[in-house]
Amino acid sequence: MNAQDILKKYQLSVTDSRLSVLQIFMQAGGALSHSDIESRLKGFHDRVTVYRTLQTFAEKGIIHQIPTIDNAVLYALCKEDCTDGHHHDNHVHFLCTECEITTCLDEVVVPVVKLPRGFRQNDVKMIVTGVCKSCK
Amino acid sequence: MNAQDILKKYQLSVTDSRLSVLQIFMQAGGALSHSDIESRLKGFHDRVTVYRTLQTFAEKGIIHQIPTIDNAVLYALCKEDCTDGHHHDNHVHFLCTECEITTCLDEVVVPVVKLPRGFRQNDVKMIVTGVCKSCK
DNA sequence: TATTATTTTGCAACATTATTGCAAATTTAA
DNA sequence: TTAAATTTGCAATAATGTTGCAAAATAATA
Repeated sequence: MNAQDILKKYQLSVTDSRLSVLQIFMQAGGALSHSDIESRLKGFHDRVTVYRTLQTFAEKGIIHQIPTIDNAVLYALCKEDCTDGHHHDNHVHFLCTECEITTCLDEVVVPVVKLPRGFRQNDVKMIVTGVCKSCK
Repeated sequence: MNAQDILKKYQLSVTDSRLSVLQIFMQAGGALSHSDIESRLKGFHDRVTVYRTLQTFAEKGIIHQIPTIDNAVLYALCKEDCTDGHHHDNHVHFLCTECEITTCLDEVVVPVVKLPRGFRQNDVKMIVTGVCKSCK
């Protein structure tokens, strides 16, 4: 599915900046931060537009946020079966300390944990740090 | 162990601001962000001092950082057996969507995951979102 | 205890990151 | 093609984080 179709599927206006951001995600292997995207746009679009685009994409379920230990907010493309507000991104995220690239390990499912009495569980995120395949 | 003893144990000068920050952590049940601490200090110490104090504590292993989905950097007290650079914080973190408090579930150990071939694993973080005991 | 050496603090300045309102431009609907 | 709705970019502002440096506080020494 190309960028334009994805936008239409999620009922979003097809605009230059949205197409660019989406294509950047599709080309990038791993997860991207706001500044990653901004630098790849090479000043073509305003910072504010990027912020708003990312927010819109996240709301629609086109991208999902990845938790990080520092304060970088990372985003990555969701799989096709994500819908508004209901993401299926229960995969493990891997942060390589060598190349510093964060990737979604789609094939590794987050294991189930048993919480103490009284806790109701909603969503689980898991981030593994280490050295990736390409850097080992 | 009181705040002063902890500082001494980690060979840190005992200062006003360090004692205050440490006591704030000891009183707080959950994890705290920089701004949480700043507001609890009620302007008694400079912003910069808080940043440096948190950094020092993290380096020494008095506190550890918690990954978050937004860009808030959260810190929480480590258990007593943490040493410089070698933390034993392999427990699950719980973020309550009601009270927005993040707590360390010390009794819940992060489960082991099997990574694809070629990945070397170092450290695993796990954040569970849901409703906590007090808010249910 | 008094003095010196070391460390820490607070201020100022600055850099980065994020948010909001609003008019102009673009996209979609008619 | 035109009108309505949405999106964009600019400006202004807020929040967050960093660095250098002199003054103050703490620790080490005599």
